[in-house]
Amino acid sequence: MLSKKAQYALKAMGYLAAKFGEGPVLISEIARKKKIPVKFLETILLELKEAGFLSSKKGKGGGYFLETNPTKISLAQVIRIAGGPIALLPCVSLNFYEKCKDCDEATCGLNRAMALTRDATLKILEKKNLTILIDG
Amino acid sequence: MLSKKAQYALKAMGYLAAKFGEGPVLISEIARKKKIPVKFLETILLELKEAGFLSSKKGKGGGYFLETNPTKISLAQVIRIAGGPIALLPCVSLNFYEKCKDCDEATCGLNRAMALTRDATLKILEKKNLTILIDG
DNA sequence: TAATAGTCCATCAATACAGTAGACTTTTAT
DNA sequence: ATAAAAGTCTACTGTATTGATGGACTATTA
Repeated sequence: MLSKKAQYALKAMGYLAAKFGEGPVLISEIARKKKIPVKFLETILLELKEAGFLSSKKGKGGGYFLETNPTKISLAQVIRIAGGPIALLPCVSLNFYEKCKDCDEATCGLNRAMALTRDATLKILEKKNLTILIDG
Repeated sequence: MLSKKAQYALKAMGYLAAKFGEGPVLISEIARKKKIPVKFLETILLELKEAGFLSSKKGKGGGYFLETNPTKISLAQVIRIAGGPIALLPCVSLNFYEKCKDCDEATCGLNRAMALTRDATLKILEKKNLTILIDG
């Protein structure tokens, strides 16, 4: 299951993708339209900005906006920032790898099985970009 | 991420699959070999039994065992019992569906995207059976 | 210089997860 | 019969994560 944080991140990015090229969008507008708690959204957008996926402008007329074309950002990238691992086990995660404490990866059947599903999921999430998130 | 419970369930089922046809296996043996806390494993095996995937025998010489051929049980079935939803969002879950409170599924871009990954994941997890979990 | 809007820090409540304890029941071997 | 073995059942507990909030601070613009 995706965390709320990851869901909100994806929804917010979808909203900004729909408004790509139209200048800064208020946090409060995104929050209202996508039904996301404002303060929670603040922290999420900030993280996405620090990760380089968003830009922001302070002061009047400010807000958040995409600088990159939405087709260039994959769902996998957003999920990794906001929601952590995509793989079903740490020992098969590419970006959040952790060694299994109690089993040998070379012989572990579970490891092999989960590596397969990771590949299948990533194939989708890395191919699909933000434009698929635009409502309608 | 899979919960520990789901991981343990899969590992235990893999162990029992390897011993298919050899009669009852002690909880304590599974726990020792697969490094699973005994009492935790008890509850997991009980749930799997209640779901119809395992049988047990009490008393001396008792234990847990598969009655069904391990090729007949998919990873998806085990995960659903022990770990809940496989889909990344409740609103695209087949077995644990919950309606989104704040968005319309017909127009929600996120819903569409997650339905795609659900299909990709299920295609793997429903095809692979317990034999893939046998170590070696 | 006042209003606007993002930034940052600290904290909190609820929930779920992981694991533990112990009494009880069934079965088998002697 | 009876003792030992082994699964069943109920209840509880600590901890970490998640989701969310409040408030002070800084930058920008009109």
